[in-house]
Amino acid sequence: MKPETRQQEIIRVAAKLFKEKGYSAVTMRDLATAMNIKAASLYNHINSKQDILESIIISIAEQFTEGMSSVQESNATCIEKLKEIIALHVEVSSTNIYGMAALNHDWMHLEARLNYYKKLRSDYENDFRNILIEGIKAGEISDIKPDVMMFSILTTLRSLYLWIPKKEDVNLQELSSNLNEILIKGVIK
Amino acid sequence: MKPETRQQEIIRVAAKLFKEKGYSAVTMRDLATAMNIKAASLYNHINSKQDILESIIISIAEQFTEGMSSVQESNATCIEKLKEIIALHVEVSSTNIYGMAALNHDWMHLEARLNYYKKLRSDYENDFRNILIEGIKAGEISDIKPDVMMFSILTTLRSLYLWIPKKEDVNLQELSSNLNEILIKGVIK
DNA sequence: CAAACAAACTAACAAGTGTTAGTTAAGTGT
DNA sequence: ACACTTAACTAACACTTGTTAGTTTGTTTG
Repeated sequence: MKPETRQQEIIRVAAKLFKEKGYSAVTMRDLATAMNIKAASLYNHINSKQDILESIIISIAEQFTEGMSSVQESNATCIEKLKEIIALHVEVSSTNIYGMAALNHDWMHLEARLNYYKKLRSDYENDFRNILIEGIKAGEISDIKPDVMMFSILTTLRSLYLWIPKKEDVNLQELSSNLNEILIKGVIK
Repeated sequence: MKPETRQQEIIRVAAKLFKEKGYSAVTMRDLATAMNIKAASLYNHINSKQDILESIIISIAEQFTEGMSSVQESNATCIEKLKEIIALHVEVSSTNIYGMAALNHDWMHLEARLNYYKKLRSDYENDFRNILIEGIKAGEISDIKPDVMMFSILTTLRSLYLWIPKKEDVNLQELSSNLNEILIKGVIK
């Protein structure tokens, strides 16, 4: 439990501001004010505004990539794999609510690492789709267009950050199992 | 079929730019360039950047409010009402893809009409939730937390704009019925 | 033809943008 | 006592922002 560095603190506060107003609408002076320092002082800790965005988005995207890898390695049924993916999203989203907002809203403002992010995302979606297709072949999953299924499930999961903070009383275990019910039962044959 | 006014044209092009980069990142000079005129010339047709955003978002929000009203007036079953809501979202989203993006991404940049927008949205959500609650009472719908169900369905529907344009071959009738399958079957008891 | 309108233009503004340079002051380890 | 690090500061930069004022030009209408 080593304490947060000043840099990590800035990135965390920036993510919070990005969630409220979006990357473009947050100025370095806004961020500095939130940190109780002057804008120029930020540059002792970070290289640029763009760097902050990269730190936030790329680290989360890589968490999802790693999570998907370990889902694929398991030789569970496709339905089980879907449940693992749901748990992955609940886990990552709940520990990084502000970051998820930045990822969803502001990925298009990435510059140098935009293509890298896009690749991670499309690989993730391909893996997801393949799980569904396998499930259809195996007769586990309804024979509906996999793209529509994936879209429906994935947009719900990607938007969890909008929702998790609202109700303090929702425990994550329960949320996960409710989502399993709602999302999976619509997919099981 | 009266032709589009210059003002409507500007608002339409603005919505497209807002979808790509977000309200804050689109400058009046960007918009002017896209219209092949100079930034100052825009002001012959519109009052302010903020006015453009209002036009886009409020008109869509009111379409949803009206749609929800007519769903409520019908005395169909709750499941039928849900299907009507799905059709409403497919209809509104497909005829106003760029506007839906602005609504989802940039509503927080509304100024004078922010509270009005928020009221429309929360009224809509309350009506939606009440349909689910009635359905649970009537035994039509699974007894899962209505908020989680609503969140899951509504985020999928709100994100349709991300998806509709991608596949030219998806016809809207078919999309609607696929969504009925996926979203409803997860809710029906 | 004259008046009115639509739609563009140039020039300019005050405020705000991300960022750099150079400096200061308070701890920390040797 | 010494140099090093951390973390703040002031001042300034070149550029971009939304917007206004005033003007010009072509088209429509009485």
